Amino acid sequence: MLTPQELKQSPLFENISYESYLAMYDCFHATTKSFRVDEVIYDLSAHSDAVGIVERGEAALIRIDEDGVSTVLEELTSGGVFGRTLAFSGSPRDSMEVICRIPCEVLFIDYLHILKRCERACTHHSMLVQNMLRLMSDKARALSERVDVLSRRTIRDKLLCYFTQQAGKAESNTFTLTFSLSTLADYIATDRSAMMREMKRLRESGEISTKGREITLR
Amino acid sequence: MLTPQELKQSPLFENISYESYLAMYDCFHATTKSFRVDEVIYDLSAHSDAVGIVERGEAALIRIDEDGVSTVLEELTSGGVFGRTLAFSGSPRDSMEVICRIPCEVLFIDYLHILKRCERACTHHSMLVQNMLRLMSDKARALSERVDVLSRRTIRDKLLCYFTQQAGKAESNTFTLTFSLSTLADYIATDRSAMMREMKRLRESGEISTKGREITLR
DNA sequence: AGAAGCGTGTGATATATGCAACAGAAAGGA
DNA sequence: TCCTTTCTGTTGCATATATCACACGCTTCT
Repeated sequence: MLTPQELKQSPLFENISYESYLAMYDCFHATTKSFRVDEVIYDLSAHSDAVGIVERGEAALIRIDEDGVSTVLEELTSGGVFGRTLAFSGSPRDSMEVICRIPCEVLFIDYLHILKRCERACTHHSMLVQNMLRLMSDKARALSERVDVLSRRTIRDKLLCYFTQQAGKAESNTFTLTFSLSTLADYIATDRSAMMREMKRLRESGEISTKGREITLR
Repeated sequence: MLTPQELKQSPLFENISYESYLAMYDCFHATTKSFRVDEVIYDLSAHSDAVGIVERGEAALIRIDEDGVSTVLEELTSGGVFGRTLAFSGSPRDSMEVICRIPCEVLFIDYLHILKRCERACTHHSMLVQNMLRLMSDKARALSERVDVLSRRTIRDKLLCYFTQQAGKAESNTFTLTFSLSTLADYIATDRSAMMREMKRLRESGEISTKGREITLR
């Protein structure tokens, strides 16, 4: 449960009064939970139709296949949305989990209730749907970004694509990675050492320069 | 402009009366256009903030990089949503376009108008936002699916992942590809001949059997 | 201080993948 | 019908990538 102050920071309940929030909290069977680093926030293989929204902190959607290879499928920051009904597992043999990266506050709601027409038509329901739409649009954009990177055919192109995206966000040719290089290799779905070699080549050919996790595009 | 009959088929205007539809058509600066096969429906590099929704037919979002390599970023069927604000280009050098695959009817609207609070608060605006949310959820799920496939490390795993997804949708171990093998290679972002070789190996090891575009998982 | 764990960096080698080229099958147009 | 185009299937070869192995710095814990 959020305090009136915290409510103002909430991506989902933006522009909604505290009274309405309390009413809707019931209406949507909402619950809020806190998580510590490395805790499992959500297990996609469990039979839950709830949808989670990251209110504070950071999390990541991870897939672990039968060989134990883990892959980052999504990075979730404030406003990040996840849930079984929003994902899709290729193979039922691999497990998918949302893991806490930075201590989290997560809101769980009954998403189907939002998608269905609300009989009671609570005044602020539509505002919430609108907020949810914004979050889903952001999610779709983030996923498009990811597809853009992953659909490049070589490690070199993947890296350049990712770096260009980050430079665009930072509005500068210099930016700092938010995660480790090992995780980056995971993100672009390649072998870490192969990626390191490719980064060395990019450095040697003068296309980038690096200082730890700080990268400059030329 | 849709006829009352067509309106009932519309993914975006579901559950909205014809009168409201006419009013909202104005309100959102909507336009409808028809396209023939291979026509360019939308150029992502153009400075338009309009968002398109496929009402009928099929289209595909294509990226063409500086070397002329084209990649399918998204398959768009009825209810498919696209737009510059929903995509993200890694490199400003490559062009992105939505191309007509099967003769299309496409609705263009002012998306920002939907995301912003509506001052006039037309009665049916909220219904439309809700429909839009459903479309965006579907888009997010389709993109997640794609990321799931693309994040696999080998062609073999990509194929198996994709086939498993399709088998899941068909609710059968046997299913038929909706597009050509060449396009499939494009979809999983690998070389066509390398993919063919891998399919041969999968056949030889008995993991799949194929008859043209009909595939059976074992 | 030492040990353990993680992230970073590099290299040797086997393998997977991309590329170019070709040819028959199938589909569509004149 | 023939002709053209696209899709399918296959191969040899160059290259990119994965795998394994090791070394170093850094942090954390005892």
